[in-house]
Amino acid sequence: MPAQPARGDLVPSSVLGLLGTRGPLSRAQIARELAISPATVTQTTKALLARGLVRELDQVPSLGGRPARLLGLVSTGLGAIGAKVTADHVAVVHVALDGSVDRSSVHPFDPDAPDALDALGNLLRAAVRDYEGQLLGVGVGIPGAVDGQASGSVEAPTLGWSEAPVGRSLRAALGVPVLVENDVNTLAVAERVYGIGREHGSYLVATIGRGIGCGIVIDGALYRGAFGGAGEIGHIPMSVDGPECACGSRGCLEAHIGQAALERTAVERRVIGEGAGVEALHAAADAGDAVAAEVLAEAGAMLGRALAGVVHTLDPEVVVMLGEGISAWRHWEAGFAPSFRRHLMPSRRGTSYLIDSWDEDKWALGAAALVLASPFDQTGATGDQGSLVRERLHAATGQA
Amino acid sequence: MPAQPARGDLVPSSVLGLLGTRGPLSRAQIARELAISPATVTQTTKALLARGLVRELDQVPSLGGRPARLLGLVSTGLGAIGAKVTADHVAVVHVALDGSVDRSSVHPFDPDAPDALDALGNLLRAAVRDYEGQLLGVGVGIPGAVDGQASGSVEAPTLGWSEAPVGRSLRAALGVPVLVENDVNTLAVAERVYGIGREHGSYLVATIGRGIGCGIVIDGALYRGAFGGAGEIGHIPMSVDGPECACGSRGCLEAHIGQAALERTAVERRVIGEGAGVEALHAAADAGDAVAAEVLAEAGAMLGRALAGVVHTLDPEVVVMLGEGISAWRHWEAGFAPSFRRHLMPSRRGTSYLIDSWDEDKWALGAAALVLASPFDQTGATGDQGSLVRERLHAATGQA
DNA sequence: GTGGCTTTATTTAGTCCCAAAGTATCTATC
DNA sequence: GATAGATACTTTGGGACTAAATAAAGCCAC
Repeated sequence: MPAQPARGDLVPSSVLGLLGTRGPLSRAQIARELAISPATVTQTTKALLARGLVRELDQVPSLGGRPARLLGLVSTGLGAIGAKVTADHVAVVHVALDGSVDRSSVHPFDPDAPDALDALGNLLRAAVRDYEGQLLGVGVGIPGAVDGQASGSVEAPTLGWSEAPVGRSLRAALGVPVLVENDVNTLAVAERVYGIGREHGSYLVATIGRGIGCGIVIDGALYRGAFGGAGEIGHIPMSVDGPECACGSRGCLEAHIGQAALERTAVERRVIGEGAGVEALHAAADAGDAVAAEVLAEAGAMLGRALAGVVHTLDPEVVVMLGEGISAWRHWEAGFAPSFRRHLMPSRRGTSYLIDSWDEDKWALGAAALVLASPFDQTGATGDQGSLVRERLHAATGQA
Repeated sequence: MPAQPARGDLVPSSVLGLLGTRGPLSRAQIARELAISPATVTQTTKALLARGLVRELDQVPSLGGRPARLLGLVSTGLGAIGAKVTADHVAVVHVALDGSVDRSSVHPFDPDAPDALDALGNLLRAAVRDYEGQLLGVGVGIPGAVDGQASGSVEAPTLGWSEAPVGRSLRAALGVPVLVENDVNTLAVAERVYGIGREHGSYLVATIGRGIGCGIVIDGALYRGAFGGAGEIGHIPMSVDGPECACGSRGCLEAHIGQAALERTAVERRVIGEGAGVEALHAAADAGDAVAAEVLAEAGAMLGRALAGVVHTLDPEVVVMLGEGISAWRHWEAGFAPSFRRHLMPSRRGTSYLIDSWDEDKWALGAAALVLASPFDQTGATGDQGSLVRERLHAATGQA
């Protein structure tokens, strides 16, 4: 009769998950990393060794004491599938435990179609079939609010979805655990497992792209808000009578510096032609167009002002910048850096921000990280689907 | 060898704390309230009954089953002392477990004096002496950032304090557990124990007063931020080149609608005379002065805009308004209500706000609530001082 | 080299809390 | 007034995790 039966046996899963995502570690390292006692690690790893899920590797040169013995996962090939849904396509990747992408694809997608959820299911079924028995689960990133990662019901105006039962539908279609989450939050979770989260417990992940978003991680746990809608910084009001926003409000940050707003401004200032995209704006700025650079710097300045407010509210250790718009960060930064600093109280000016690398797979990779991070979920946010992932981790390891 | 030794025996303390703050409850209610199993409640209460800390009261009319037997705390007279430090005085209250204030006093105080901490200690020592053996601890609310409730080192520009060892100093002077926290956060903790926290797990407490502040409670736990500075919404930038703020930045919310800013605006618009306080402004508005009402309504509108941003960022269940400025809320609300709604995304417009009652003791009462809430602290945020409070709760109960 | 010192891992004894199953005592209904 | 159903509480038997003590195995200094 386990103490936390609903959450499954958490420690063994965390150990497996940790070894999978970080590579071989000593028992002492595991204990420190998971904040559990060395005794528990010994107990747990003993069982895992006996079951053949883990094996003892070489010793490690000692640091003035008994040398550590590294433990490594036995199996190879385990992984998860991540999918990012947008208004016109779905990006799908398969990611190994260590975070490496070993296959990625993009599929056209029409979220407005009446059978959109079925189409999404079919599309993913093909990917799932290829990894039979080696798959921990499927993570899905959605541009919208997800009521609970576990239930996976989605409110996504961008896609025209309201109370869409994404989680339930995909679970039925795929027969594997499915975790659904807001797309920006998936990036925050990915940072938790593979990025800044290894060094910091509390951080923000701000994204620049079609919209402006923010993922909030507090003490290692994703903060979702009461209704799964936390981090909607794109709709922080930045002006009293600003431009109309797609959300129905006015003067939202996103209405000022979202992709559409940037394009509109650039057209007005004759930097790019009518109908040209934000890429043209980036190109012009890169080519030395002063007005183009100015448009981006102004956007950066406003972002800095908005993020200063968020930092005052949340007091994070660090802010990570991400998103497809990050490729033009050089130009944003000219406005961002002074503005961010200037609008922070002096005592908060030490708050650092850093720019993570970006590529097109990152959204889908983040979605996969949802699954790969679920062994560490101590808060129960991943619910029964998280438990299923942990079961699969136990079952699948060691079969190779 | 307890499982959570650093936190002391948590369940017995929570039970005692719950019975103290809520009055008699049945075992089943306790189990539901603390989210622990009925079996554990039986075990725990058995021990507490045996030790004479708790006694069985009358039965309660059944609701279609075996009637519940109420359990009540044996002792009476237990309580905590709360102190609120400001730039010119210290308010001190003694609060019984059930939240009732049974003595309150105000003392002049000069935070700039070189021996300010000693003076504070002396001042509190007198209060502590009167409650020998009946005191769980002392809570102190400070207008500034506290690095850790446990350590109690304070950064408070308003008081001219930097890295002031408030916690350490008072502990030495008083010989009882001392918990130090940002003043707004103490109000949030008080709401947790005696107010909105009984119905909601995640909420914001926004304060209108000398400054503008915000306490954040997430899933029943106070969110302090990485460096204890979360909730500084008074310094959210509301304009690019706004008025200078005391914090050194410009255009902060507080520089627009803090008490000093309101007074300045009111003088400029000739509502009140030079040197008159915000009370005069309130009086004028109450008396029907349209310009005075307008000043307050404009402030309300800006507050609404700022809080809309915070709600987008945090997605709370509800927002509670508090603070000495709340007496004029009628006038603020004229601007606040439409602005708050207007600047929220449609999906967030259901977020409700409510106005709590206010009196002068509330700040100090909040500080006392720090102590009275520490039995429930599951996160370890109250540290060793919290453990000491729990020990005292065990020791002091049942002696009467 | 030999005794400290450090770090790692294991063993032991014990605490905390829980699930499941059983008991108690009431209301509702026929 | 039995029987069913609901709600409250207890008992029992573990499982998970821990602290403390112990063992193991290296480094360092003299």
